[in-house]
Amino acid sequence: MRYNFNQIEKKWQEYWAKNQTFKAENNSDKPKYYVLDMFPYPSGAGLHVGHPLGYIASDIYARFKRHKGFNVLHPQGYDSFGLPAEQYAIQTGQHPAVTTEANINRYREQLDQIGFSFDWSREVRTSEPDYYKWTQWIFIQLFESWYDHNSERARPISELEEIFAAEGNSGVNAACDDDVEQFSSSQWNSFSSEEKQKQLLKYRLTYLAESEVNWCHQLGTVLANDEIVNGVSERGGYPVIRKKMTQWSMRISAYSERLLQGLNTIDWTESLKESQRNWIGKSVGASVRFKVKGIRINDKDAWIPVFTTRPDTIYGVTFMTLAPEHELVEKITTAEHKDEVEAYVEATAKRSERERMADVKTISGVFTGAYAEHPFTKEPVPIWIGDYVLAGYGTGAVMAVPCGDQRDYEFAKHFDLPIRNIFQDVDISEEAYSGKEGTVIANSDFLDGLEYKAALQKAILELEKIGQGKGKTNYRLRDAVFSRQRYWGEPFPVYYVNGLPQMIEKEHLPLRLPEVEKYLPTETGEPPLGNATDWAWDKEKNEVVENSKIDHKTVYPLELNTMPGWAGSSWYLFRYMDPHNEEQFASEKALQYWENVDLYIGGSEHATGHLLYSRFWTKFLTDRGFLTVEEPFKKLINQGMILGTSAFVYRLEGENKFVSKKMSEAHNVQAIHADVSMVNASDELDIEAFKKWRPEFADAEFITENGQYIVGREVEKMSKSKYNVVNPDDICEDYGADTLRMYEMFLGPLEQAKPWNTAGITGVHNFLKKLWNLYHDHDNNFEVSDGKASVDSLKTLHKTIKKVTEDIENFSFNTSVSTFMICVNELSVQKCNFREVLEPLVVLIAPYAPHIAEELWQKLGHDSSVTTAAYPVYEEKYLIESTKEYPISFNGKMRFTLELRLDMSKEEIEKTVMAHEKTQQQLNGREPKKVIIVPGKIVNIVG
RNA sequence: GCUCGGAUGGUGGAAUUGGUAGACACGUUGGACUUAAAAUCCAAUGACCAGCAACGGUCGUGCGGGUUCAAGUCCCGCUCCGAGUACCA
Repeated sequence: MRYNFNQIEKKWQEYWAKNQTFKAENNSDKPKYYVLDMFPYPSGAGLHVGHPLGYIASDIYARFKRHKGFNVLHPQGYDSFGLPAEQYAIQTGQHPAVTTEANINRYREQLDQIGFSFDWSREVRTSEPDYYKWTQWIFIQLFESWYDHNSERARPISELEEIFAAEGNSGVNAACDDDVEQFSSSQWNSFSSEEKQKQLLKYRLTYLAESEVNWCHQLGTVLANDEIVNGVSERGGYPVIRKKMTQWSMRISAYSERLLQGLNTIDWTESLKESQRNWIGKSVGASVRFKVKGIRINDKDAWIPVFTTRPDTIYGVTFMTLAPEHELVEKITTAEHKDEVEAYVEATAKRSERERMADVKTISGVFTGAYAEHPFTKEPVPIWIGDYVLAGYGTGAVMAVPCGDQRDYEFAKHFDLPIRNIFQDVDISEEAYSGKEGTVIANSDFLDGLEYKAALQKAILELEKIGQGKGKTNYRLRDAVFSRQRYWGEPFPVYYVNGLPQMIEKEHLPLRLPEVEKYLPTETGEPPLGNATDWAWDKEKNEVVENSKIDHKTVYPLELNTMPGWAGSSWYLFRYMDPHNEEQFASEKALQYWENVDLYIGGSEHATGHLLYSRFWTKFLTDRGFLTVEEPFKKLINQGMILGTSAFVYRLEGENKFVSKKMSEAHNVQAIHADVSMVNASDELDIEAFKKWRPEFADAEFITENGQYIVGREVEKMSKSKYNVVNPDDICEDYGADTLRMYEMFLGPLEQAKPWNTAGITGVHNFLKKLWNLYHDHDNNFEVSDGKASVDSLKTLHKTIKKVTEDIENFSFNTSVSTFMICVNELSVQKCNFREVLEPLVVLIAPYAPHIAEELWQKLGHDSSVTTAAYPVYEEKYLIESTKEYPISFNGKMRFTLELRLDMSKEEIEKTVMAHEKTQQQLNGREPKKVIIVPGKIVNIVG
């Protein structure tokens, strides 16, 4: 073998590991550059070819930056808490830590094979106590903070206590629960310690609140939407209902405006920013409260608060709709409607939120029998409940204006409720009218004749006068539920005294995850940590002790929930800066040097989850003085998903007989996924392998076409359950990591989703062989000449430098692979073996194919790694052209080309072109109406 | 449903600011080398029409319109596919 990639790659991977080639320094004179991949979850299926796509791209960029003289931080680690390991533990009884460790080792092996330039000395794992110690510490900081809207930042809770003690809470403009009651300083000072704690909990950035969850009674646990299929649990197929539970929440909504504004300061794609903007969902309007007629709760009038973006349409209100789970529903429903309402509420609890949002076709709802009072006309407004109103959305109630909102319109039509037209000269007999600009309000008393904007202002003013509303900005962004009823997550550093949460002090962290017998919820429906026998906190000894010692005097119960997957991943980028620090999550010095991530690469599926939460935590930590940056990720690129090409076999309904693809349409068949490894490139199934694959197929019969069983193909997400996973190991073995790296880039634009297909891999492999041959003679002896390269070769080189540099900067790696191919093809034809050209070429290709580059670099006589070799500089002088092949078009259609000097004037060009024999032939005697000449580009003759 | 993407030969894709559509690869076909095969190299390859050949012609970037001397690219209206949709990570 001339190009012995297996040997070369092994050699250099060992060299890099031994010499710690990619270790980043926290002390350096070089400018810093931080390149990060989104945190991988080490799944049991190992790495498939989709995972490395982004890693290869970021690795190319990291290596490029090293050539450009930067001190590059390019770390890797594992987001190692998570549901799949826990599921596996439930099924097999194996400790999630054991399977996680095994998965990580497998990941590492696979990653090492591909030749990434990670600084492994900085590896972190979220499930390690020395890591989650700091996740717990951040949680405590959030608990010890409140958000001050006057200064727009988080402040220590102790400062809030001082304010309360001095002046009560009336002057405080804080992000807090809706139900805070006003108290004076003297009232505060007279509160018991417990009462004070209860009040403070309403202000803390992490707090306990009732929130809605998907509860599965049979499994005794809360389920992710992901775990629910067609309204029942994926595991077992049990019913799932919406239920309220007390949970830890994160007051991310306090940061809505800053999360929105911050988007303007970062270099992310516009589409991703737009997703976040929509997720945050800022809308400006008014809050309005409607009095419920004849209902008093605790001797006070009952009110329904609503948020509307169109207070100008207040006179169009003809009914109200509450979410079925709205707290008032029970209290206002009249005896007459009780049964109907209860049945509806129960039915709604069975539907998922997503289902309710997606389903706009079925209109349902029931009347409560209660009426609200219109704030101005004082007319009765019937109160309905309907599942199109979501409890967690705004106030969970809407003032329905059927003439102006299509959903309200359809609801009104369906239930025969009145529709009152309040728009001048607008026909609403067919549908609602939601236009704003130019709309004139009518039938609305004091708003009559006013245009939209003026009416809006006037309506808010009048609502304020009667104390039933005010201008308000609303955000769709909801506080994030932070509790999980799981085992395999960070324990909360929390114990309870009289039901009130207390934080464990920093010096006693980490609070380690306890051992449990089984990973399922307890028989009484408590989370898995409820199975632990040693899960109580001794406040005096400051240690975890047996549950039996709980006396509520010095020993207290610990929190049984764990933190969600996004806890550890919201701040990991900072831990990489100083991963072994035992005193701080990272030193000030390291944080100041590395600041934040310069380039972040990962999938767009994180657009509104991880990427919003980590922005939130970063802002919070900065507010509290622990960080100096407002944003975690300066530039972000989304890599597209690599899809799998699934294979299907067709089983005749009710038989163990399979028909080939062609016959499948004529029969009643069931399509079954077959493992893609049993199918060749011509879609032919290896029948013997298939029979052995699963016992149920051992006796299967096959009806073939021309002796072959042909499978059906379909492009789907690459997944273990679809048997379409292709892993990179075989490719590294057969073609080498450099080929894999370049091939994955060659597949297409980084950001685009694309199906995996190894068909073209030989093209890339051949290219590397040709590259190798440039540096070697027929007998594979290294041979590079020190002579003078031809003008053509220098032109080829500099053209390549220019294009490849531009491509890297634009993250257009697929086109740079093509450029390298063209370059090597040209140099091969030119028979160029001059050092002057071949040495810069090695550096140019090193980020893409680092192993072959190192080998050739060494052969060129260098005794250190190519990693920090200076990047070649493009010189324009080699590319100056004096002529251009002009396309000559007639009526926009290119007919022929003509080589012309580039320094010709428009007139000269026209003269030459018109005089040309082919032009006359094309015109065939016609006189052109117009001749368009764009010098250096095109000539178009019209007429 | 809502939000954000995408659609170009047999296949993956290229086309910088509206200026030669299909670069570069794969595949296919033919040829060279070889006893043969593999490997390697050379040539052709969007579809259709015409022709002995040379020179050509028509259509063509998901669909329907529009703007322009010129549209894959810009505008309007659709179709289909993918991602996210708040407890998968």
